[in-house]
Amino acid sequence: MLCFDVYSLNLAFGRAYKPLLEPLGLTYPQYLVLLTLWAEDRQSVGRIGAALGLDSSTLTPLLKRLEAAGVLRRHRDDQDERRVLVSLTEAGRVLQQRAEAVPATMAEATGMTLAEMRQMHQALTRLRQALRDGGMGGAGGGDPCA
Amino acid sequence: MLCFDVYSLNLAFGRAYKPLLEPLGLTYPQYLVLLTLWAEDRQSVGRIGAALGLDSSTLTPLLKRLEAAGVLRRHRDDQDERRVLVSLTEAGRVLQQRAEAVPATMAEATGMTLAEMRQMHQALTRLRQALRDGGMGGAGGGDPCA
DNA sequence: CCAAGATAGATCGCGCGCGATGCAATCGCA
DNA sequence: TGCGATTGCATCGCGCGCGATCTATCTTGG
Repeated sequence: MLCFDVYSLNLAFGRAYKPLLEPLGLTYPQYLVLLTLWAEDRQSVGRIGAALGLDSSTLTPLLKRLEAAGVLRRHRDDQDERRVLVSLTEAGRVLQQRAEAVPATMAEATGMTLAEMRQMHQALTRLRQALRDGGMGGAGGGDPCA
Repeated sequence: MLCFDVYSLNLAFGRAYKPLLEPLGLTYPQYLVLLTLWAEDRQSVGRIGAALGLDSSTLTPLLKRLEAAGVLRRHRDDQDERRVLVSLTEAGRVLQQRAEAVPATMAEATGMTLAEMRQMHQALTRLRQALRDGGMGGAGGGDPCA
């Protein structure tokens, strides 16, 4: 039932984030996009999509909403007019300050130790790799999912 | 970054399931609903929602689509006319046969042993409980999520 | 230099996920 | 018994997530 565990846990994370992000006027995917921009400003749409595993068909409307909210700016790359670069505005950087407490608050909500979180992070990452690499990886047991 | 791990892994699961479920004409949430009905037929909308953590506003349209596809039937409960009971049709049970190989195929794709899957199942379930119970549970470490 | 192919985004349609709201049936309590 | 409160489901609007398709730009081979 791993698939359902992940499905349900993802919904639970979304609900846990909502009270923290709603005051900031952000949805959870929008917050993830901003996290990547706070880590590195002025990225192309494709680069953000590669970081989050999302398509331009998902990101373009999301980025337009964030632009309309005033937290970022979209502009064509002069070097390659196909690309669209995304840059934070001053409001976007202010938002970073206001969101500073979010990660620690969520960490608390998990009720896990740092060591547990690290271990789970590795396990989840390995599993994602296995699924992404077309399946059939390792030992493979019985019947985990239904 | 646990939040992102789960988010991204959930998307990865959805993509891994797609080639298995598309031939059956099912989406991943529809498959989850059918799993609960295959386990116990003739459940109310609310009961299915409780099992999956979903609201009637999500389930009602989904169930109507499955009904239109002919795999289940929705009808008022005679005992309590507020309730809507959901029952499998013969086509729904045939679909169960056709989906028989799905769990094992997904198990293989994870590349994990049965023991690993069991352990991760427990860890994910505990984490979901912690989030659902309003946070602040255990030791709580540093900064796992951004 | 120019046409064919590749690449980056944008657009569209559909199916969730969910908060807010509405409505009918049932329950509870005087 | 009657009437307000609760329950169970449906509806609506919005924001993803993604396959399919389109357009504009860049790249490459002749």
